[in-house]
Amino acid sequence: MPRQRVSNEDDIKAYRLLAKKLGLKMTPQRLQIFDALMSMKGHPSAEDVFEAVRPKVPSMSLDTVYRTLALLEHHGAISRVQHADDKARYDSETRRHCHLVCTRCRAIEDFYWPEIEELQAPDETAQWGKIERRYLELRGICRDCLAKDARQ
Amino acid sequence: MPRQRVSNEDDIKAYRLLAKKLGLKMTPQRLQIFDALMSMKGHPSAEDVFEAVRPKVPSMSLDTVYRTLALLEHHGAISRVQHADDKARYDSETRRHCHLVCTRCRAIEDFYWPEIEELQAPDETAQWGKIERRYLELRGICRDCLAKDARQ
DNA sequence: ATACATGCAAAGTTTTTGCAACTCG
DNA sequence: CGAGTTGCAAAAACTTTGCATGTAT
Repeated sequence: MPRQRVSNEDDIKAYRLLAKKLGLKMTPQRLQIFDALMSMKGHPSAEDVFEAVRPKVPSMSLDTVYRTLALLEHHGAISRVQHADDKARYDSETRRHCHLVCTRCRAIEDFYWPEIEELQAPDETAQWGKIERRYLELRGICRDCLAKDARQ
Repeated sequence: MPRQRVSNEDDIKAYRLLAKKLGLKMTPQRLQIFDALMSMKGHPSAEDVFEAVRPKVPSMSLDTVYRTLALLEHHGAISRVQHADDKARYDSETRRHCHLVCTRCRAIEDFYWPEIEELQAPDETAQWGKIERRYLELRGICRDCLAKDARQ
């Protein structure tokens, strides 16, 4: 996954906009972290982002990645996904969506299932407190892992 | 939460049965851990279980709790829940259910929503691999935390 | 200029592991 | 008796933090 990428000009522009809107400073580190997040489709971990960005900003340190991810998450620009005992992973998709999670290789894939948002929740849940969002995961074994099994 | 409890005879019997079925040994440590899990309603962490059991088995060590929880989870007798960067929590409810999760105090409550299992998933998900189960969470702020906010 | 960001190293948290002694069946 | 379990201590894995220095606005 840590293959060399070319910065996407659109990502840079998008970060410029975001930074202005939220009052964040523009540093080469943040720029590259943001760009990496947007172009890595597979819900990268902090380490993944670090490896992807390192060639671009050799001085980059892992804790800057952690701090930047926390900052972006805090501002709602990305979200954090945690599955079982795995490390935290980050998701740059801000639209409502669900996840397909492979319990074998831990791959996470997005999909959209609007009916989930529409379905009326059981009455008892209204008494619980203030519900802010729904989160749904389908767990199983992904195509690739199934293929690996078959080969053996 | 680590209040003194009396062992529940039914839990002891239930563990005896489970142990026989799965071929697990019966030790005072496991007995008490199992009993604590069954009687603590609020999805306890390893540490919570440890604190609950310590008065009963003073020699108990935290790693035995971790090993026993892993063992029970491996045999499907309990399940592990992880939320955000919180420590792992354990759930002794084996029927299909969903969770209400308070993002403030991290409380986890069970509820039942059978329609979730019946709803047909988008076609694309069938191509992904072999889906084994659905997991749904409603996230928000629980009654208690809302009340605390109002008081301040 | 100055408030904020960075890199480094060190600490923190939760969970896992190796090992010798012990215990259940 | 013998396989499996326990307690201890140490290690591992991931993430956070303090601090001096550097940088964006």
